[in-house]
Amino acid sequence: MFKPVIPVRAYERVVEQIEQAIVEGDLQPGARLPSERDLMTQFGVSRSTIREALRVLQSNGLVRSRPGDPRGPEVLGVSAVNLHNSMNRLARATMSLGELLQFRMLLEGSAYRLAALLRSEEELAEMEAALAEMRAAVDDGYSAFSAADVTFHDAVARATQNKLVVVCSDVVRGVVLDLIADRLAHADDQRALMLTYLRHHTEVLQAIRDQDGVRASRLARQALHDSYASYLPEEQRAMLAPLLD
Amino acid sequence: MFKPVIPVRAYERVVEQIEQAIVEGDLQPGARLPSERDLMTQFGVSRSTIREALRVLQSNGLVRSRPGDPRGPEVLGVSAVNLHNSMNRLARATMSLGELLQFRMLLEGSAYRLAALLRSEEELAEMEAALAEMRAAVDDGYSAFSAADVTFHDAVARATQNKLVVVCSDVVRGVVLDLIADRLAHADDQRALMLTYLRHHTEVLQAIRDQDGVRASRLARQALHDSYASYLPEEQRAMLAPLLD
DNA sequence: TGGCATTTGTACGTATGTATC
DNA sequence: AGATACATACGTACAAATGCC
Repeated sequence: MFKPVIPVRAYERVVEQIEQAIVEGDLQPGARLPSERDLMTQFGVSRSTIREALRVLQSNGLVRSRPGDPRGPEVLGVSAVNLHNSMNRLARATMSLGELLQFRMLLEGSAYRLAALLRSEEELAEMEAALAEMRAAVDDGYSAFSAADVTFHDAVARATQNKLVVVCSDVVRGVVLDLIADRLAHADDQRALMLTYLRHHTEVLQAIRDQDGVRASRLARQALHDSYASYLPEEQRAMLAPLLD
Repeated sequence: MFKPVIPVRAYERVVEQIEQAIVEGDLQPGARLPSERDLMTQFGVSRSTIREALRVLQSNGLVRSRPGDPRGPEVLGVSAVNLHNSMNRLARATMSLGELLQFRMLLEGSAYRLAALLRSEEELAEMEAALAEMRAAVDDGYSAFSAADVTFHDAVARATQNKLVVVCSDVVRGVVLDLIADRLAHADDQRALMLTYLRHHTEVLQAIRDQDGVRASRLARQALHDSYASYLPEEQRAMLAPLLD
């Protein structure tokens, strides 16, 4: 019959109103909010309340305020930074390596399929460049190699033209690499590892070049499985098998 | 040689430290933070600074503080609510229906494959129950039908045992349904629509029953495409085709 | 049960460094 | 270069709410 009453703080209502104005498009990116002093008169609350609201909006990437700027806080618009942060946090704090790898295989499997068929020539060139960089970095050690690897995967994700694919791929790849970073650092033969990765990437890029989505997807999933399954505890390996052909 | 200096606010360093303690597990859910006054002495900053930090943490779902609680702010731990919120915001504010459908086909295509092979008998029973509910709700109107539909999809997502699959599916499905809600409400023959959905769900559930992941995946993607592609502007339909067999 | 101590929510004032015109 | 307006940060104060005895 009756619903529990949740007290709504003053700063929350300030956040609500400003956030809505930004999401609805009434406040375009680049626009300026009134100064904190103006906001306190407009909302009829104290400066602290306004500041708490602005901090929340800022942590969500919606606005940015700099000291001394007479034009007031800047509207940044809706960005992916907060999504990135919260997904990162959830992944690191609550997900097993198996769960993450499963999601990465699921995501990249389809992303590579899409990328193979939707890519432009410019995007293909970016991937080629990243692969060349990887090849060149084999002798420069693993960290340089890994940076080029990230560039490659990012180019593929961006070729899908799908914002959620880009963000999810980026986050999940980052967390997975972090979780096994120490084991990679102590690998017996880093060079052999890099050469294996290089072969995988070369094959999948050929499939993307050929616009063969099904092959690109299969290669991507298989490569992920082959590269990382050995780092998994025995009982988590079964989660990955259903995603292989 | 030198990198640009980004000013780090006092409250950000407070957020960093507390957030890290929560994500690393040093602060378990249910634990209590020191009172604001204690925090200001421990961090050596003013109370406003502490409060701004707490607001940010609270908006990220990591802590909750209630007025008058002598035990101090409560640690909630890392949950998916913030991920849910930020993904929702990004999807609604910046993504086209085509982009969302593309992601949904990508995600559910693999999710159904996983669910078919990893589901337990209990999870299968949940899906059966949800489908029965849908069947019964055909005569109760679209909103009741849709609620049962959500239950079905959620049961499938949870059967994957993958937190990111659950959250992403939930968000994307919600936004897609919202975007076409008005067009569904004015559909000429809602009953025929519901019967079509019902047939799709019956087929895909049979595939899950048979543990035929490939078939479940293909049926799920095809059903999404058949159900929603007509709501897309012409130029966005090409984005979906690469995800069909 | 009621009262007390403590905590949070909010408001206001002030000093300081900074960006813009 | 100076004036102005701004955000940052600190401190104090008081009301409302909570938990505990």
